[in-house]
Amino acid sequence: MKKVSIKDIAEKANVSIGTVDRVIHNRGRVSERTREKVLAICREMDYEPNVLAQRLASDKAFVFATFTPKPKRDNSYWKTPLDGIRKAADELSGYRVRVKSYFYDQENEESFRQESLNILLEKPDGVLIAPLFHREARDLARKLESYDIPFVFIDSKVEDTRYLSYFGQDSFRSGYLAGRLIWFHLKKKGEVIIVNFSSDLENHVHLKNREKGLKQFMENHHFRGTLTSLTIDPKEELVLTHTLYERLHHKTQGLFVTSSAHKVARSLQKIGKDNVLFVGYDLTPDNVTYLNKGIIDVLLCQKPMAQGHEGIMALFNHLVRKRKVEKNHSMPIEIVVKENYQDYSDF
Amino acid sequence: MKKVSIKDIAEKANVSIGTVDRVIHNRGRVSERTREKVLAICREMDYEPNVLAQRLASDKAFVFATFTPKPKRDNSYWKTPLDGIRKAADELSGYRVRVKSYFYDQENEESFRQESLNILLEKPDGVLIAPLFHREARDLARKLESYDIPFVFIDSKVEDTRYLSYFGQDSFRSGYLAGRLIWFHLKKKGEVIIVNFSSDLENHVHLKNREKGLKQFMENHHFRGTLTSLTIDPKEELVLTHTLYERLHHKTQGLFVTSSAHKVARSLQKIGKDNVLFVGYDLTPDNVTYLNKGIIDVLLCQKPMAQGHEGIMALFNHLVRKRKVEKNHSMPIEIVVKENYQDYSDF
DNA sequence: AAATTTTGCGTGTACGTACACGCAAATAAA
DNA sequence: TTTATTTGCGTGTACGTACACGCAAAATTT
Repeated sequence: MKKVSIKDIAEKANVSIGTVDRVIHNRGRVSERTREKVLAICREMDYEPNVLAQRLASDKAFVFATFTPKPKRDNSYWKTPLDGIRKAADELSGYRVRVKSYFYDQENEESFRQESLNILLEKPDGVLIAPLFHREARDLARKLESYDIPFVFIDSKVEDTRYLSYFGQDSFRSGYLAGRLIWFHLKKKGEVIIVNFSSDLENHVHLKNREKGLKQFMENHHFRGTLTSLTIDPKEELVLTHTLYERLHHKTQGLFVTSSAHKVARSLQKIGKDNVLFVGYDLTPDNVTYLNKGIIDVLLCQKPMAQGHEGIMALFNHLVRKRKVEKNHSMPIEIVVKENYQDYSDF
Repeated sequence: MKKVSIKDIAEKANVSIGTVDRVIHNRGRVSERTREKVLAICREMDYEPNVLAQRLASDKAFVFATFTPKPKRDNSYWKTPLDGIRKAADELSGYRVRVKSYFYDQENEESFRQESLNILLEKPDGVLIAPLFHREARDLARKLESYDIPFVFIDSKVEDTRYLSYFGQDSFRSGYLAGRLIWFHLKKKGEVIIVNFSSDLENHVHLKNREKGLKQFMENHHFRGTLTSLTIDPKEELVLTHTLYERLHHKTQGLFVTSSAHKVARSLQKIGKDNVLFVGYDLTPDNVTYLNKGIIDVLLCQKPMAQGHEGIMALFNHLVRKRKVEKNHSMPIEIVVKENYQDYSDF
């Protein structure tokens, strides 16, 4: 049951381990005849390199860069992927893998460009990117492609780039799922209100798709009530309260908020909530506060921590273990209610 | 940023690496003076052994045994933890860790005893146990304790044993959570039916606790309708259909089935389901069938795959990496509906 | 005091791989 | 043909650790 080593291969092929090594690494200086023979024996004996010995022998240390929004106090969503990244970094520290984190301001595209340069300067072996600014991210991707540095996306992906792997959400599907949850609560008719908290909905593809998902569900299930969609500027919270006050009435049974649920929850608290199923997104502390208060009923999220963790692991598997990695991973959509949010708060 | 090795320690302490090695492994043959000095320097330089080199140098291969019910066609729940176990085994294969799986028949306590002997014969370095039979599992645990072989429990734990770690469910909490979901659908009054599918409820602690959890929720939320609890022998499916037919009426809005949801679903399909929120447990293929048909609305599960995976990892972290492992882990309760079950089917 | 044991330490080899070096034979250039 | 270059291969050392062995000095026994 022992694993075969290059030594075993060498013996069987009647060559030295050096030769085997050269064959495996394609470093030339081997006759075609020997090459074939060694490769055949490798396959036959089902040789798999010992990653431990590889990493030990190689003096090369791998450096992975991560590029995500800087987590702020008022928006700590981005802390979670970072936790996953750190966990992976810890697991891999024994393999001489170092993870270096770079940040940008998610409201400042210039900061993305600036910091991109620093990443390129570092010449890392692989990069993990949360590409909130798709245009700028595409530029970075192009550079990385030209340097032959593999990169993975988390959260969302920039099409038309040669990314190694993607771990993120499926916005449409999560909206569709939200439909199911609201459906649990809906009487035959009733009303559902969608709130998009955004100044520029067209640019926030995620939000748009979440809404589309919900609408699709309602259509597929022949919803006979009314479906109202509001789009509100994030800066105008007063407007929000006012609008909600106007629109909300006793027939309203579902509230679907595609982002910043806590802000809507705050307004809703003032108005008073009754018999409305409130579905929002992401386990931020702010949101959790209102989940606990019973204003928000459900939060959906797609394993932000795992996105960070798996993203780093994908780089590791590709670069160090030389394994194939799947390209697209839509993360499981998690349904979080007051009674199980603790499960996700630290894991 | 390079890591310190015993060589660095040796140099700084003016001794040979052999001496450092002896100090670290407490193999004696070192003067107290030198010992202290070396230890001080280890702490000072923050020495951490290189696990790769350790595993490479040591000829010892670790063997972990797993002991779970044999997955059958009609109950493949136990395939999932096995998948997690296999995944962990793959990840650790580079570390010379071998995982050997033993099985018992979950309806035959004798098979548990029998196979226990085989495990003890193997003298593994660590054991992972899914202790469906608590009494027999306790016997095994006692033996392992006397041999100083660490063991972890998954799914449920046997109190009063010195287990290394536990990864499992919190039945009460999941029942409580089920209450929340049913609550989404409930009109002020209405009726909720609990079905326990068991011949011996007292012995199935999980099921009992799930029911308790639901009842607690309803009590805490001042439920004013009726709460009916049925306990049905698994063998008597005809009785089941009949009983359901009798009990179910238009006021029934919630159905909570603590195990084998698919059997209840089958009966319910005959009767016809209308306006009832059906909550069951576990993502078995049978259950998923009825989830897709819309008979079952929600399935709860607690990451059975992760339980296997993390269980093995706990053994690894304890025995190989010599890290501290947390003792009790209640796994996140996952809420699975038709729209996200695929996320969990292969992951 | 001599012989024996114990203590305290260094040395050497192994694990499986990477990679630099070196050397003979084959080939090419003079 | 002689010399230079390339090809094809083996050898040796390093990575960081574990562990067996060996040897001098100290401690103990005779």
